[in-house]
Amino acid sequence: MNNLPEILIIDDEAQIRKLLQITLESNDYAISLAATAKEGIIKSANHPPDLILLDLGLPDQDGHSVLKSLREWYTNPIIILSVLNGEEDIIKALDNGANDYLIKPFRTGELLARIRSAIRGSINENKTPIIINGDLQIDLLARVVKKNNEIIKLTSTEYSLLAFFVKHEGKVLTHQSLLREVWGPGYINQSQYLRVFIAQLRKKIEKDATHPKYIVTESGVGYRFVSPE
Amino acid sequence: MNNLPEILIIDDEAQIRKLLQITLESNDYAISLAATAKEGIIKSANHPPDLILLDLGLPDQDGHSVLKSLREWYTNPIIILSVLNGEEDIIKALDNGANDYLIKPFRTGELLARIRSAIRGSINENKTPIIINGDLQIDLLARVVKKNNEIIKLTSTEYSLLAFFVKHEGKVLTHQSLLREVWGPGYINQSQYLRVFIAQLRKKIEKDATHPKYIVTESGVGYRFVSPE
DNA sequence: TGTTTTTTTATAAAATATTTATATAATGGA
DNA sequence: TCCATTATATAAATATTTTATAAAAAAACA
Repeated sequence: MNNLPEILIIDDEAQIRKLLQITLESNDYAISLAATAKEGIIKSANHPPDLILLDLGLPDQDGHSVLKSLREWYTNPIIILSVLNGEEDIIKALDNGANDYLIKPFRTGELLARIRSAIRGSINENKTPIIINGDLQIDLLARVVKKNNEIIKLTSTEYSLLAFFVKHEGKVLTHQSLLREVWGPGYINQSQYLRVFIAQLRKKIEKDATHPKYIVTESGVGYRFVSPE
Repeated sequence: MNNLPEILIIDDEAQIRKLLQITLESNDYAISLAATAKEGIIKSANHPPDLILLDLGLPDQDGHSVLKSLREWYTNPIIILSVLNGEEDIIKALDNGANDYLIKPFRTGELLARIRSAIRGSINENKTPIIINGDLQIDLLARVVKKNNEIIKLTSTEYSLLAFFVKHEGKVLTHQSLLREVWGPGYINQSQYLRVFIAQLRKKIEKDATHPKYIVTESGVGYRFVSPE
């Protein structure tokens, strides 16, 4: 039984993979490797690592979209390694849920320090990506929501909103944080979007949308998602 | 009454301070400023911000030691801004508890994105400071108050008031300081607001509002929140 | 193209804050 | 102690803010 922190490296360049593997293993990390986006997503789903090193320039899929789909359920740190040094890419990656962004070629010592920093901050809460909540069932990995075992159809925005609620069950989420997370940092003043989508979500998931049990309004502040019992 | 994330900028260059202040304020952050290490430590202790931007090259004290002493008690993110681009400094800062390290001159958009990323992570961290006080239970992180394990519904102002009381349990809080903290500096003469809201709070949290155990009146001065035992 | 989804607009309803009125309690001096 | 004064408590009326919802317009999608 070893309990070394596990790091998944998703990078298509064999040389880089090898270099990272050797460096990280000699610094007491357990390593798994993936050469494509598809492989990376499968491996991270089968056995969620403590941290992911993700190259943005993968052959089979756009790096940003890989990041996004990982972040729908994966909560541990993700550090981007990329040759792209444009501000646009950095901002986009960070806003899509990356914890850090290093430009290739990187300095090994700095990478190690940034890994230590990222892991230090994350509490390894090995949460199962399927959440059951009364008659609601949310599979973050499969991206499927069921009510009384029937699949309910949610639009992409509705799903993001619900997923964010579910990940923070019990906490009051401010309008700002909801808007920032679901729509992006430029939308924190569009409270009306939120009202419209909360109403739509309630219509779909609540028994009685006029007396909501799941999504509770905290007037003047935001909303709270609760497990009713 | 604003709940914008607060950022403390510790930097000795007036130009940089001004630039950061303007940039951050226009991106919906509340800013406080410090020009020296000493001032920065005092300000962060008096009123802990949600994030600290720390320049390593301060005139009165070595940046790394400032970082270390902040980290003895300060748990929110710290981002280093520094002209030093040597790997040694970066590693040292990250290992001393910095969450990120940007080299000056930095790109504004990237800084903003890194700030968002750092704050996002710290909100997720469940270090749940639940305060239990007799039959009252106040979860400052989730923003939820329970009485005998039942959630009690507080309005935004009632909650701010109670949270302020709880954070200063045992101390007499003057009318002025309560009004300033909860309503804002322009309201310090509206003592009647306070009376109305104290009465409402007591109705919600006290067993017998006519003989309050939690919120005690200090006639002519203010109120005091006590732990009954 | 037609269909779905998001954004915008409008408005009713609900929740909350502020103001007013008045009762009650505390304080301090004769 | 009593009384006058000042401070506090609380209900209730009014004003303001916030929220819910439908529906139209625009945009995205396939």
